[in-house]
Parts: sequence; structure tokens; C-alpha cells
Amino acid sequence: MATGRTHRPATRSRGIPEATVARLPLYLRALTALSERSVPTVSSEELATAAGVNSAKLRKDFSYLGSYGTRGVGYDVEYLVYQISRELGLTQDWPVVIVGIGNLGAALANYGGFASRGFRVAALIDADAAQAGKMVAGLPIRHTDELESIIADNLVSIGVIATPAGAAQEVCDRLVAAGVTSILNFAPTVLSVPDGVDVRKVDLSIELQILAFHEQRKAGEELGEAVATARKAVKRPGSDGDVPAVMPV
Amino acid sequence: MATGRTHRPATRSRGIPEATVARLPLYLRALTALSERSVPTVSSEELATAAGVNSAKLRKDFSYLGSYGTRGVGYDVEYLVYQISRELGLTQDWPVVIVGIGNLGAALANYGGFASRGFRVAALIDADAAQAGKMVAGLPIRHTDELESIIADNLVSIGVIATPAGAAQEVCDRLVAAGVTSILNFAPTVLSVPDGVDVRKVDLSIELQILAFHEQRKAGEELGEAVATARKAVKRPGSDGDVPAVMPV
DNA sequence: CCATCTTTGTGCACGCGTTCACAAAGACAT
DNA sequence: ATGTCTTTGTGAACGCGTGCACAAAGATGG
Repeated sequence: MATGRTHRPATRSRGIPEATVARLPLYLRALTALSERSVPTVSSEELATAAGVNSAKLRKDFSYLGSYGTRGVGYDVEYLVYQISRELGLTQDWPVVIVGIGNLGAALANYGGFASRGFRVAALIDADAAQAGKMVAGLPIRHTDELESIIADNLVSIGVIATPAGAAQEVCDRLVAAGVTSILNFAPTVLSVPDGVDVRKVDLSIELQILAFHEQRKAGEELGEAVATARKAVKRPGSDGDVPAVMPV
Repeated sequence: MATGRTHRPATRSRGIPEATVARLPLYLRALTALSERSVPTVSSEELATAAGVNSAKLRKDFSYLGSYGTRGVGYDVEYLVYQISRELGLTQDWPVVIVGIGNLGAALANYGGFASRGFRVAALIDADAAQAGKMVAGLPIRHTDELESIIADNLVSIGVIATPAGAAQEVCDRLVAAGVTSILNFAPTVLSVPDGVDVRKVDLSIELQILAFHEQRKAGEELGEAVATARKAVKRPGSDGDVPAVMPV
């Protein structure tokens, strides 16, 4: 995970392990690529390589969905694409709202991977009244005041939070109160939500810090601190509680 | 994670479990907030709540770093901030390059959480010659041709890939050849790298698909498919192999 | 129809991560 | 100094995830 996932007691949803669910999109992407090249069938070995996982793991993952393979041949690409899509709920239309249209929010709004997977950006919401009405990615920015009605009118159940850290919890509370039950959080804060609401977290800063940890270790072990001391050591300038004007990722 | 992490055989780096390393930045953030409020000490219970984890887990995590707590009192906030920062390598200066300055790349360049953690954006690199020289976040966009020299001149060991999926592997190869040993990948592709290079992956599309899976499950169980059928089902429009003009996240 | 060969599906064992529960340690008051 | 009270640090048990290794299944050729 690079991505941080949030406190889920590793619930086994409908018999499908959480770890498997997290890999299904990976398989789906690899299968879609094969489908475009009109490849009819694929073995677990080939597909596993394409998805960057172990072939035994892949076969076990698929076994949770049912027996869709043919021994001696492999898996039917088209059929598997359909089954995984259905399992993930991608055959439905999922309206999504993005709250916080700063640099990141705008980038997300322009993201091409949305529509192709059944996700549809229903509305863009920002607290800055001066931004209201401005067009981003073909949609007008709406003011936060309209949040509740937008959620209700569009039957939105998935919300994306791309606000500064300080505003995230309040936005989260309002989204949940309005009926949103799944939240993707880009703000660097721990969100508290009632039971029944899923939160997933994406935190660039954390990912970089994890990389730095291993990087430091590599430099220390392999080069005898040579590189480490070459980089000029700096004392920590400050913190990042509420990031100012700039959009936190 | 939400964040997708990439094939790391759960190596235990220097005795500190990978899962613990992934939580250290979380603790650090909570501690930094306490430090700003001039809170001198904190108990494992309080800190665990603030970081959204179990208190026993937090204590065990800290025990891998050494015994920094005082029984009956708790942990010294400032001291712990320093220890974790040092453990994560944040007392060093980490120059970072961002390759692919589309919507997302620009958002990352403007991200405020970089500098505050010892990460410094050394350069922005894009393949589009027409973009070269344009200023983003106070830095000029440099052309891909300069990639190797930029890496070498700045002793860069961490690279961020925010290019379209089709370009990611080539960029990755060049970064690695130039000396980069840690990569944060935002492109929706599986990157293959030699041993000794760390890759972490952030994939918005995957996070949303995981949310959709649970959302579908909730709707199916609790509302008896009512909502599910209310949303108009759509057939999948297409795939996302190489996303066209728009920046993939 | 039978033999052979490929590939799936899974039983099993192992290791990591999480959590409980408690003993040890130290602060603090008397 | 002694007792009480709070909180840490960790031993131990449990559960999930992973990967090996193999038997069963089916395709394919003779």
C-alpha cells in the first residue's frame, strides 16, 4: 500500500478477503489491456506477470470469485473482465463529488480514469465563493452551501475530499450527514466517521516519508554514510498542521 | 492504503517492521500538532486516538525504536518528534524530481507538505518541448533531454512519476539508470525495476474501485438492491490503456 | 478410447501483524 | 521510605495473507 488504508478490521466482505479486493482492479487493468489486443485467453502465469503478482496468489484470488478458468488452457479474457467488473460494481454508474477545487481537486476533476470505470463526476464543490461558477473540466464550481442538495439530487454515495487539512473533518461530517457512505480522503488528517462509512486515504507526504526511510537505510548500509553526509543536513523548518493557501495533497 | 504498495517481500528493515514504518509518519503528524500546542507529554492512549490506531499497537511500534516513554507519565512530545524524524530520515535534505507536469504534476509541485518534511523539489521535467521554460510553482519546466544531468547534478535519489501510463516505464528506466533508487509512481502501470530500487504506487482509480466494491455490497445488503437499481446501470464505455491528452492520476 | 501434457484450484505450513492482558517501572503523595 | 496509582513495554495467542507443491481436470493428439 502505498496508499494508506484506514482502520478496517480486515473484514472479509462476502467471503472475499480485503487483500484480494485490493488486487482486483490491478487484474482488471491488465485484462483490459489484453482485451484491447484481442487476446482470447491468458494463463495465470502470464496475467500474474502483467499484474506484478505471484501466480498462485492470482489463482487463489480468482478462486474466491468462482471457477472461471479452464485447466490446461487458462482464463477467458472477456469473461474475466466482465466478472471482475461486476464484482467490483463497475457495471453501475457511480456519481462522485469532489470537494475542494484547488490544484489537486482540479487535477482529479480532469482525471481521465474516472469515466472509463463507471465513475462520473457529478459536481465540483469549493468553499471559496469567488470560485463559484468558474468552469473546471467542463463543470461549474458550486459553493459549499449547496453541498447537501447536490448530494441528495444526484444520489451521490462517494465523496472525494481534496480540501486543506483544517476543513476536512467538517466537510466529511456534512458529506456523511447528507448520505455519503464512502470517502476518498486526500487531506492529511485522520477522519472520524460513524460505522458503516468507508474511508480510504491517499497521502503523498506519507508515501515520500516511507521512501525516505528506506533510502536512508540504503545509503547508510551500502555507501557507509558517504552520500548521507554529502547531502547537507537540515533542521526541520516547521510543521504542516493547516497548510496555508496551497492545496495539500 | 489505500495506497497501493508494490511487491516488497515484507522485508524487515533494520528490525523495524514495514507496517510500523508506514505508521511512523502518522504518529509524527499527530505529535507535530501537539508540539505546536506546546503539549509537553502525551500518553499512548491519547496519541493513539489522535493517530487513529490502537494504543497497544502504538506502544509496540515505539518499542521498536527504543524505550522513549516514561511509565506513569507517557512520552515526551519533542523528544519523540525528533526520534521519529531521525528514524525516517527527515533530518536530511531529500531532493526530488517530478516527471510529467500535467494537471497532477503541477498540483504535486505546488504541494505544501514537501518542504516541511525535508523534501525539496529540485526540478520539474516534462517531455513536451513547448512547455519547457514555463514556470510552475516557482520552478522552470525542464525538458526530458536534461533528465540525466539534472539527477546527477542535484544528487537526486527520489523520483516522482506523474506521466501518462504509456511513458511511465521508459521514464522509470531512465531515472533508475541515472541513479534514482526510490520512485513514487502515479501512473496507472506496473513498473518493473531492478533489485535495490523501491517503488511505491498511488492509484486513484484503484482506490475508487475498492470503495465501489464495498459500496455495492452495502447497497445490496441493506437496501435490498433498491438503490442499486435506482442508479441507471451503464455498460462499460471503454478502457484506459494509454489515456489520451488528459493526465492520468 | 487412452495417454500425455498443460494449467487450474487448493491443502498446508509458515510468517507477519494485531490485540489482549499483565507484570514491571516509575511518578507522586503522604 | 513506603504505598498507591498510572502508564509503559512485552509475552503470548490468534488470525490473515502468502507461497509452495501437488492432485484433479480438461484439452489435445494418436
